[in-house]
Amino acid sequence: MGLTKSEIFTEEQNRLALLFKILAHPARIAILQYIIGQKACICNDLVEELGLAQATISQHLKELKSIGIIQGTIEGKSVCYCIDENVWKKIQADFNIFFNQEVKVNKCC
Amino acid sequence: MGLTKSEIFTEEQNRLALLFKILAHPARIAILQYIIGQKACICNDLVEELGLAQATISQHLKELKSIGIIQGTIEGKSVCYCIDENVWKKIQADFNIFFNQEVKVNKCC
DNA sequence: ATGATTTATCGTAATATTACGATGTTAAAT
DNA sequence: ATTTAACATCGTAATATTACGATAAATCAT
Repeated sequence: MGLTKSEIFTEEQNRLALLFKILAHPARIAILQYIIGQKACICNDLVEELGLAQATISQHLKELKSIGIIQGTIEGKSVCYCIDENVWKKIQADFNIFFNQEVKVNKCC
Repeated sequence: MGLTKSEIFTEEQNRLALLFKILAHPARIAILQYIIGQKACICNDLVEELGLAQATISQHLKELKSIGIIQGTIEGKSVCYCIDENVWKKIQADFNIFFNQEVKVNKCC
């Protein structure tokens, strides 16, 4: 028990759920908003900005990178993170495809 | 440790993360798609359709209800579930507001 | 070379999630 | 009044997530 039964769902359902899961944490939302707001690729500032430990921020960045929504570029001794515009748009498009499935017919309620 | 530090984030960030979290499970995606696909408010069928235990489905339905995206109406001895059109649209709008923040300027990457 | 800075990774404690059997609860059917 | 059907809830085992200190790795400054 306790293990999500991915094998009984479609690839699409698993993929969409995974995208939602990566975004399902306020720190990761905050990280994305901060990167966007700075119009630049900040990195260590996030630790000071958010008040979470460096290890924690690094872990969140790793998860965001795992779906490609951000990219990290090494610049000297620091790493510059930025949004991957294409992935960002693709995720938005996928969410909208899901939400546009909606039909206006309800047999009850 | 292990507890999300909600107090250090904005209400908006916490709310958005919560919405993503509720949708971050393939069973809940599948439930929503099934309800939409049937253009009706099914209930116990989900147990047979998805192959998860009745208690498990009931728990997922409870979570979906918690953000109002579905509604349950008692009809005799069964409960008919359907999408709440307004909440559905509101969530889609909130996601799009988030995704439309994107700026095209990247100082690195 | 040494020390400082920045980030990643490891290990782990605290907490949350997922799944399900067992057990209630309610309403229709007999 | 029983029985049956459909759900919800409780309790709990298995697993996942979150957070952080400690430590490693890489690079810059001295």
